[in-house]
Amino acid sequence: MSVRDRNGLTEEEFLRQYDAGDYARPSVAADMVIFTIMDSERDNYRKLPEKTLKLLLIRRAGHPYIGHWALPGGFVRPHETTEQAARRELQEETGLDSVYMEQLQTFSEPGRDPRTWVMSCTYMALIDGSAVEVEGGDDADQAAWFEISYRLVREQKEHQEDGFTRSWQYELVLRHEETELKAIVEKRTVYTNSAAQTDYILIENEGLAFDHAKLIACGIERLRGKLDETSIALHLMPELFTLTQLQQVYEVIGGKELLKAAFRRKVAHLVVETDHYTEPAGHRPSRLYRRNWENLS
Amino acid sequence: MSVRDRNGLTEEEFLRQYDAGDYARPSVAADMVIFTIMDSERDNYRKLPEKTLKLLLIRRAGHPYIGHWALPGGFVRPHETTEQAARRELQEETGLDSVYMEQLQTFSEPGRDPRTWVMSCTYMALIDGSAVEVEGGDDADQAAWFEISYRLVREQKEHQEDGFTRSWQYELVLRHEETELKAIVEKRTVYTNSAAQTDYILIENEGLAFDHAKLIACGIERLRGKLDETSIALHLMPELFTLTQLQQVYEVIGGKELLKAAFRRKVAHLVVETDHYTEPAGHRPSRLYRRNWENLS
DNA sequence: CTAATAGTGTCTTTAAGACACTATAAT
DNA sequence: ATTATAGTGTCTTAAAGACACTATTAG
Repeated sequence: MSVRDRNGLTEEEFLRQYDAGDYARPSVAADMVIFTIMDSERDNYRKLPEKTLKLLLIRRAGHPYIGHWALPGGFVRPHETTEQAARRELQEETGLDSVYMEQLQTFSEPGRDPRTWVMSCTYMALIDGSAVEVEGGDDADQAAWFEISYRLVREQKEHQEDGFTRSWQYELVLRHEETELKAIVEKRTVYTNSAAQTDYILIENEGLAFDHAKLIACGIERLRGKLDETSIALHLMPELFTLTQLQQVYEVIGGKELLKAAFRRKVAHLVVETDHYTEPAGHRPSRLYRRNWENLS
Repeated sequence: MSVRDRNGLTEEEFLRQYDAGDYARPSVAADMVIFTIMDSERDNYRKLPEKTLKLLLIRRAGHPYIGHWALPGGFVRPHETTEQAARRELQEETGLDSVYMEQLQTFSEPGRDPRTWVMSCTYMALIDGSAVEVEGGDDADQAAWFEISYRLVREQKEHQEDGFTRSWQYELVLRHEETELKAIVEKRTVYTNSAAQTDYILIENEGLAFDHAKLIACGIERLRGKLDETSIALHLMPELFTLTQLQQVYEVIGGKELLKAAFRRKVAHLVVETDHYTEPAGHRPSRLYRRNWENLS
């Protein structure tokens, strides 16, 4: 193309003389909200283990937020996408490569990192519980799977002259052995005229680094939001699973109990039955299923 | 906090000596996919005008992609969020301030901008057709509303040894007066084991700058995806509207005709009736409604 | 009257909720 | 028999689809 601009330059000439300039640029990090499902210990040999939703966190060994727990993540390097940076981080932290991953949101609040201007392009990853390796090996940054509790603790509506504000406060509690991290995250939507704008605000924060409680809340809400409409939960399942296990996963994410018969009708098209069964254990063995790739969304 | 790191520094000391360093950093732009609904010309005085979905584009006056059409956008400045940058851009381009806006995705393909390393944090904005001002005033960058056509033209499934790939090719056509822009965007999901990864790929591109066809496709899909599950379409409506107009908006976004009775049942809780009616025009006048803020999502 | 849009009534179809029932295993 | 889980049958309820019908205006 040889179109010339108002300075008489062709595109090629323009690019050759182009100076990236002295404009300040942010660092961009790719942070990962990594979920998995694990079994709780069972007290009774014939009872099924309960499922819990877990999140991978890394204990920070250096400033800032030394000793606090943070999402795995790292800076995006030149010549790679945020996606690649996220996958690199995932690989380093979990040893896993082929997992389900999707972009959540980019967080850009100027003061969110005390060091410098850092934006976080956040990804959610889902890994199947059976594939999860143990706690992170290198002593520098200790990794651990935290049990998640996330529940609505306050709902509010405030009237302004030109509209109103709705807010929902959620309590996020993360537990691992003796450690308990706690945060209150508010999701606030301001309605004015035809406009609406939703923000996450950090109300309280104990033990989590940066604004990571917000990113985690964002991940949980995305996971919950997609639970019923898509087949996203299937990515948390191992190769072979029972329908009861799948139902437990839906229940622990959605936060409510489901009816067995209705659940089975609903997921029927997402799974294919196999001829395998669970080992008998004091009750009728259960048929094992696998994902039905044809119908995943 | 006076915890010291392995170099014996407190957080305060660490931050004082912290050097942002020589790591390369990307520029981050906030680009806007701005939709509105407009009426087409009506040929018959008693027929209702049809609705069309439109997108705001700016004609580039300088390199690169001189003469091509691009999404409104600009670089994010220090001490502002990407959101604020997007709103600033929206205000400059449309004069509007309070509109519905939500973050779409961040695009970070290294070569997407030939000048330098630029990521695009993309936002979608919805503005009500009656609020839309004319074509952009300043001669430097000409702005125009393009009529959108977006349709599936090919669906494919490819089998690999360790899984398979599903792809959907969409044809995006944007029209404004004599100008017609055309692109083929492929949405590709690769399934391997329990993993799935979705990407947008630009197959063909005529007249659109950068990778903006991908960002536009992303916006259209978000809008379509939220159409049925949320009340997002209400943000495209003026203060007062008829249920037929609302139905037309749903139809033009969703790309399929709806049944009147069922539609009215479905949106009943999203609107409140008023005592106003449309001006009679050769047929029964229609009751006007407004948004029901109580039930918006 | 016709053409056009507005608005409602109701029967059918489909999906979800509720809940009872049968089946299988180990002790 | 008891405990515990697996799996199905079926009635009820709610929502969506289909389509016909009535209502209102201008010419």
